Amino acid sequence: MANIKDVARLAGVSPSTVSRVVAGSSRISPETQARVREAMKVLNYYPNANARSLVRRATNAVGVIIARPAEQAFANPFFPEVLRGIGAELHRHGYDLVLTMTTTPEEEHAACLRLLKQRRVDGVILTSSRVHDALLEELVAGEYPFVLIGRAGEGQPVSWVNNDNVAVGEMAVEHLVGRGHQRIALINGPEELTVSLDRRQGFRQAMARYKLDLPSEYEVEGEFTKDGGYRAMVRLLTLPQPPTAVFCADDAMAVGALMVLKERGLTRQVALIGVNDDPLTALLDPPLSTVRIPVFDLGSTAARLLLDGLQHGVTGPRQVVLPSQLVVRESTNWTL
Amino acid sequence: MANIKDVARLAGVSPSTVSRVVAGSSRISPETQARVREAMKVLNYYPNANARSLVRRATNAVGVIIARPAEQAFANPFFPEVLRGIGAELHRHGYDLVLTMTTTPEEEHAACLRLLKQRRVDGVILTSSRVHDALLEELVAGEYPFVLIGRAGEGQPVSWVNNDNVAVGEMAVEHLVGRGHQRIALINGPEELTVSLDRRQGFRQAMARYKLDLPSEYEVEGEFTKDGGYRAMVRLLTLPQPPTAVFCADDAMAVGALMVLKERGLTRQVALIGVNDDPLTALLDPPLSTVRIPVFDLGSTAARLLLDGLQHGVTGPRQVVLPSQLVVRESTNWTL
DNA sequence: CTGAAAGCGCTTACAG
DNA sequence: CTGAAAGCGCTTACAG
Repeated sequence: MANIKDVARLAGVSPSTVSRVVAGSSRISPETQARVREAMKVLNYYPNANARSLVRRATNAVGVIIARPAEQAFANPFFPEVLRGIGAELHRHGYDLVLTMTTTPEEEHAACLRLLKQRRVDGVILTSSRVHDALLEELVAGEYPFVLIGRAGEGQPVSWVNNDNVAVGEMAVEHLVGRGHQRIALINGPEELTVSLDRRQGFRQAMARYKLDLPSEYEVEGEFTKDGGYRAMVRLLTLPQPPTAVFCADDAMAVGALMVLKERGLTRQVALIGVNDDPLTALLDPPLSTVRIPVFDLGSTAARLLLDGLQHGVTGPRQVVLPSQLVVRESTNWTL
Repeated sequence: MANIKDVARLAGVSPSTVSRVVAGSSRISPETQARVREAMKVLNYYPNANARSLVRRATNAVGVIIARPAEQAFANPFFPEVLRGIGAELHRHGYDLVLTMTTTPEEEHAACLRLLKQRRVDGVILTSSRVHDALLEELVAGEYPFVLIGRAGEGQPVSWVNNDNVAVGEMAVEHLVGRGHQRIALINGPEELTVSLDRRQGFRQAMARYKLDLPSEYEVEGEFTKDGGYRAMVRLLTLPQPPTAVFCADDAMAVGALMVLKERGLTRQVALIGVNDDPLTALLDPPLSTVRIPVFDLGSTAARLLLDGLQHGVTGPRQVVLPSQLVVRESTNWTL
C-alpha cells in the first residue's frame, strides 16, 4: 500500500507538503496541490489513520457501549434505534463508531476504559444509566469526553441526553384516569436504572395528584422483557383487588402482560399501556397504547453533544431533555 | 497518560523489556516480570493501540458494514441480531468492532475501502449480499480479509456464511401444499439481493415439483418492510384468481400483508408465512408462521471465519451454510 | 535474559 | 510556499 513517501516521491515534493495537501492547508501553491493530488490518485493513496492518530492524539473514532444482558440487548428496538441515531451523526462528521456490547456493569467499566485508554477513542457514549455508577465518577475524574443517554445524579457534572421519563409516568396515569380508572398498577423495570426510577416517580406523582390509592403490591419490578412483563402481570392478577389498568414501563413488558390477559380472556377488563412505540405493538390484538420515546433523536443528540465538545471545544456539562408523546390505541381506549 | 517509557523508568528496565512483558514473551525473568507488572499497575498503564498498530501492521479491529436504506436498517430485527453474533465472537478474541451503516452500494463501497485502507481494520464483514457486486471483486483483488453474510456468485473465491435460502422457499411451499393449497403466491424482496433470488428459486422449484400453476402475477417484488408487504398483498388481491396462500420472503413483509387481510376480513381465507421469526410476530392475530433463520449464528460464524484467517492464518475461501427451520403457527395452520 | 537502535507512517514547529 | 528534522508510542531484529 502506498504511503506518504511514495506520494511525495511521485509528485516531486516532500512528505510535509503531501501532508499539508491532505490536511487542506492553505499555504500550498495551486500547482503543487494539483501535482500532489494527481499522485495520490495514481497511487490510490489513503493516509494511515493509526499513524495520524499517534501524532495528532486523536483518532476520529467514538466508542459506544451498549450495556445489557445479552438476551435483552436487541430484543428491544431501543438499542438498534439509538445506534442508528448515533451512527448518523458521527458519520456526518467523519467519525467512526467503535461498538462494544457488555452484559455486566463491571464489564462495561473495563470496556469503557480500554476503549479510551488503549484504543484511544476520542470520546464515549454510554447508552444505559444506572443509579450508582462508579464508571461515571472515573470518567469525570479522568476528564474523558463522554455523553450519557439517560441521566446522572442531581448536580453531577456530566453531559447527558434523556427523555422526560417523569412526564412519561404522569402522562400514562393521566390518560388512564381520564378513562375512568382508579386502581392503576405499575410494572416497572429494574430499579438500579434511572429510567425505572423516573417513570415510577412520574407514576407516583400523578397517582398522588389524583388522590388514588396506591398499595405497595401495585408496584411490581421485573426485567425489561416480555417474560418480565408476563410474570409481573401474573402476580398482579393474584391480588384480591387486581388493578383495572396497568402502566408498563416498556413495550416489551406490556407485550408480556398482554399475553397473560389474552390467556385469561381479560383483554377488555384490564387496560394496558407501554412505553417506546415498538413498531409491531400497534398490530397486536388489541393494539397497544404507549408513550413514544424519540429514540433516534436521543442517539443523534448524544453524538452531537459529544462532537461539539471534541470539534468545537464546547466545554462544561450540558443536559438535554427530549419530549415524549402519548399514543392512544385500543388497549386503553375504552372507559371503565 | 503513562507511556511505555514511564513504566520502564519506574521498573528500572528498558522499554523493550516492558513491551515483552506486555506481549507475554517467555524470555523474561520472573523477577523482572513482577517489577514491570507492578509499575504498570502503579501507573495504570494501557499500551497505546495506535502506536502498536503502526508497527504491528494490525489493529485488532474488524469493520462491520450494515448496508440498508436508513429507514429499514433496524426495523427488521435481522441486523441487531447479526451484530450481536458478530460482537460476541469478536469480543471473545479481543477484537474491537468498527460499525458503519450505509444506505447505497456506492456508499458501502467507499466506506469499506476507507475502513480497510485508512482505518486499517484487519478485516471486514459485509452483511448484505448483492447479485453483482463490484466491491467483492475489489476486495478479492486487493486480497483484503473479509467474510460475506449471504453468498457470492458461483465459483467466486469469497468466504461467506449463508442460511439455506433455497430450502427456505421449498419448505414454505411444501408446508402450504400439505395444507391443501394450490394457488400459492410469492411476495419477494428486492431482486438485486441474493437472498431474494434464492428464496424465489426454492419457491419455484417446489411449485414445479408439485406441478402447480405459477402465473407471473403470483410473484410480486417489494421492499423488505411492512409497507412493501402491504402494497404487494393489495396487488395480489386485485387478481381475478387471488392466491389462497402467500409466502412472504420476510416477516416484516408478512406483517404488512397480514394488515391487508385483517382490513378486509380475509385472515382465515389466505394463509400467510414469513421468514426470520421476529419475536413479536408470534403474538399477532393470527400468530404468523415463519421459517426461522439462525441469525445470531450467521453473525458469530462470519466472525469466526474471519478470525480463523486473521489469527491462525487459515487461508483460502470457505463457505458455510446454516439450516433454517419451519415454525408453524395459526396463520397457516388450517386446511383449505 | 536484556538493551540500544531503527523504524512503523504520519504531523508540525522551525527555518528559509 | 516548501523542506529537513524531530517526535508520537510502540515492536523487534540484532547483539551481547
